[in-house]
Amino acid sequence: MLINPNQKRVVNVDGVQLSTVSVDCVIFGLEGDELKVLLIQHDEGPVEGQWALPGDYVKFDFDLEEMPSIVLKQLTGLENVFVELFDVLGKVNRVAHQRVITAAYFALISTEKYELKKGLEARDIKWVDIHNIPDLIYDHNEIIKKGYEALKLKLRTEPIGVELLPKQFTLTQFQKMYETILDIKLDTRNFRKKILKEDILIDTNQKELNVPYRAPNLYTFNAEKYDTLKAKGYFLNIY
Amino acid sequence: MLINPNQKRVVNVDGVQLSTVSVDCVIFGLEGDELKVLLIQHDEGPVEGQWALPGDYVKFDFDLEEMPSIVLKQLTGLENVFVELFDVLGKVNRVAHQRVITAAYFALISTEKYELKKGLEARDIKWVDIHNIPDLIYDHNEIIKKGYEALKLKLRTEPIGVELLPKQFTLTQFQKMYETILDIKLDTRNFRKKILKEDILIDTNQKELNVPYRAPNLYTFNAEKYDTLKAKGYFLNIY
DNA sequence: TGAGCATATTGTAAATTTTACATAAAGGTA
DNA sequence: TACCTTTATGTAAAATTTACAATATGCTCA
Repeated sequence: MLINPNQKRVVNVDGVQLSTVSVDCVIFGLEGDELKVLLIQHDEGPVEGQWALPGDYVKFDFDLEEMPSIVLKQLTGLENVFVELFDVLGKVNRVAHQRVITAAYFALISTEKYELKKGLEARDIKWVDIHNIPDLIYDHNEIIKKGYEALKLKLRTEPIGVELLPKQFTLTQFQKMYETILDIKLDTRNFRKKILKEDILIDTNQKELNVPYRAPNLYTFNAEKYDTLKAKGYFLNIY
Repeated sequence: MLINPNQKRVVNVDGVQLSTVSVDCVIFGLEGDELKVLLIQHDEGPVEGQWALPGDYVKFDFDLEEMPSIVLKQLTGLENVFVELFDVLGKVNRVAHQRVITAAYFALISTEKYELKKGLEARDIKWVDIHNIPDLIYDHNEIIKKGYEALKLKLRTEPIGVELLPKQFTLTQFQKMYETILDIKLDTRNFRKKILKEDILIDTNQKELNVPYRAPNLYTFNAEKYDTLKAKGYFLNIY
């Protein structure tokens, strides 16, 4: 390994200048009727004690594209999580003392069981309401803001919100998920009419158990049906 | 400058591994009723004679975000061109003999006057129909495909197609732009009804000159009006 | 066991939007 | 002035969206 005190001046064999590349993950989850983001607290180094987005540097032998999944696995133990790129940030001085280009991904994790693990380099880890994010290191507040905008935009063109729900969910949960993320109120009758006509939900004919009132029906997402619709150029617009 | 024969093993002062980072630009233009992409032919090196997307390596002292505009300026002399990130590709072996992570942007340039300059490292430069792209280096065919999909998707949610037209354009040009990009036929009466009701075009009350038939009206895009609409969460859907 | 409570579920009429479809107007050319 | 090419425009039917509130269900508790 070559250690270079001045990373900014390193070039490769072709004279091409090199950069540090990282990934940052805006991990969304639903808790009750709040949309939350997962944050970690750095344990050492120049940003010790400060809160930040989970992320990692891109290693030689890993595809950039697999890095977000690795980060997710480390933090939650979850695999096959929905992850999508939404931005790349590469201003020269976005990170102090180092030039770091970062790929920003958002991830949606469902309200099912997982165990938060802070990892070796973090002192703490927690969920924070999207509307109440503390001051984070570097441009991470800006990244979250863009990630939230990307999520809202995407939610209006694709029903990716199901990724935030358990495998089986009620129509009430489904509606509240849209209301929470988009910060709007929807008419229940019209919402259900529209969603059921879209035919992307499957009625499991099962009812939620152990509720102290009328037991709601459970649905699952019809991914195959949705994929064929999508292939024909389809949008689910909910306002 | 430090020259490293094995770029893959270079790390910075923190022990973080470094990567070569580039930008690639899918530059779209309209020619008649064809959607075209700008390609360059490499002049030397291991890919001599092969066709590729225009691009560049990210230099130490340049923001990643300004690189596409620099590439555009060099090739066409144009400034203030519409540019948008649509992907980042970072598979370990996507480029032979080197690990290169690339940010993929698409750009829309209008059918007004510009002069193509191939630049120092290119042997040739040309416009190629989107439906007839030759074999390109690395994963550039895949990048173009994704860029085209990103353009079509974006065109259905924002009227960015005006970036491909001259400042003043006719409704016929406007309609044909949608038809060309989306590869569909639209009903003229319904299309005009919808567009004019959206109120995002301004009638200049001028007519196109020197046409050997009924002179069409010229319109401009109402960017301010559109921005206020957009701020309220607005989509222009054309099918 | 039945009254009360909390949430789930459902319909309809009016307004709006979308769709399908064809002819007349304008302006230059021969 | 007749002709050619393209521009410009209306209407009725169908489909979708919107606004709006009462009933059904299943549990709890007296």
